[in-house]
Amino acid sequence: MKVEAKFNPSKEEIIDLFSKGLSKEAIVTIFAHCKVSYDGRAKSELGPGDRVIIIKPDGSFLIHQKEKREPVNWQPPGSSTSLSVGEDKLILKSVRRKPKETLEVELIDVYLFSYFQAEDYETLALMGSEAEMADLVFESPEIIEPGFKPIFKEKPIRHGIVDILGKDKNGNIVVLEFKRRRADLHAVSQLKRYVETIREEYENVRGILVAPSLTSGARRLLEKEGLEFKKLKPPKQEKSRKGRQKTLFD
Amino acid sequence: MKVEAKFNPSKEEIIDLFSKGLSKEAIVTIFAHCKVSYDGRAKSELGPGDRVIIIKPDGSFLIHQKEKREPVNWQPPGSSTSLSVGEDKLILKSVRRKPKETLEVELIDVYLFSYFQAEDYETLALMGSEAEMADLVFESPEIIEPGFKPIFKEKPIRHGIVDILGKDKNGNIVVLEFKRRRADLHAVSQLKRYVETIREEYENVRGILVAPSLTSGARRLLEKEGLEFKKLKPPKQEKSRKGRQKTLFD
DNA sequence: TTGTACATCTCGGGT
DNA sequence: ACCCGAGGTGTACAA
Repeated sequence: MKVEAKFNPSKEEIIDLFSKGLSKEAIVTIFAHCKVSYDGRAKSELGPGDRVIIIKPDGSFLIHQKEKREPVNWQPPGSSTSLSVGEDKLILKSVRRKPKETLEVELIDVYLFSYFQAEDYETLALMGSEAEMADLVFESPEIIEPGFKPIFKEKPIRHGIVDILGKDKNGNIVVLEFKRRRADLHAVSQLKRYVETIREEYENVRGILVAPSLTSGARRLLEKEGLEFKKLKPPKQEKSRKGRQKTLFD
Repeated sequence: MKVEAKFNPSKEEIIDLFSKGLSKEAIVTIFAHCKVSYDGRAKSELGPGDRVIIIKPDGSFLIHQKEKREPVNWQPPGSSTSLSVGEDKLILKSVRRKPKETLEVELIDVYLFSYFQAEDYETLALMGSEAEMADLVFESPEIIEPGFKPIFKEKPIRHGIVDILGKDKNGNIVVLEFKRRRADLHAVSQLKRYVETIREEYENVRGILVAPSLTSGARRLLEKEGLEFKKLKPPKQEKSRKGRQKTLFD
């Protein structure tokens, strides 16, 4: 049986199902009325209410309210979950070491307790990332401008990592910063930091922000700083081979 | 009944439970063997495997594999979910308008179909945010240095929004940028952008990065730029009244 | 709607 | 372990 579930389980049944779910490396899902406390990087309290609780075999712990994409409370992979039975209280506790974080869920009323031994060998294939934009330009540099020659990809410099470093047809050094979506002030600051770093050692350095569009503020700052913009949308196609090639000469 | 669930439901039972769950504004949870396709801001494919699918009454749609805190695929609040029955196929479809995004889940095998009419009137009370650091400094400016006077909070300037703008005991303008966790290169670039913007109009402008610590690279860049660092941890305490006060004179 | 920045961001890659 | 930056980021808030 991949799935086991119990409506309105007794305390003993909860303990049994939790222990079985954990040992079988199943995803444990609980519909419950509960209270939640968290303390770690921050601290939070959540009063009583109905929530969906999910505990994954990798230690991930999610508490979902009935709205929003984000869990209201959580614990990341690697955390350790335990169920402690007090006087008349059932408490789910998830602890993470480094940083030390604790999540405590008081189960006031459990409507459904279930576990699911999920078998899954597939990973997501995603198209349209920033890395694919950079790969595209590395293979077809004329997309940026005639005569552009990319030299380094993901090149570490003193204050950061440049997406693509190359030269234009006049021998100027060119710094490219890619954004898969509309570029904002942050993106311009990032490009500016790279350009200023390269200018510490070289002259004639150009900076080009490559993105599908710009926010109004990004355009203002880009122009003030003498940086450039090249419109390019991320390609939604299966990526070709070699993602690891960092220079033309690998 | 808050919860209804069915093991290995028939096609008809799935249609019935889905429709009931939707109309009751319940959280629908499905344990299933499925395939997933997404197209929108990016594009993705996920081959067959066992996953937990959650559909919330606000339109949020989550597909969780057995690992990681993040859903492998999702749709944000406001999306519309429908179940379409094909020849021998059951397809869950979630559509978002603006940006146009489509998520399709082919339900190959359903192990458990459930819904949960969750009642929840509580919202999270969280302590230790960046905003609380700024509130603390606004109320107790001497934390930064003797004689510091905050003037504006969340002040929009030409290229961004400054956390706190104030003056020191010598009449210099001071820009404060807060980070609730270890500050990195990005944080320094942000502060630098604000300081340079203010310097377009004023002289004697100082910039102070206020955070619990700095990355090595952040410290290098901060020193090179002549910016300052003030160590401060976010307070984990109930916030007092007035969070909306933006200047001393409101 | 757009712009701006935070987040207990998470996650992956590199050193 | 730390550093750095992407993300279909999501989320809140203001203009």
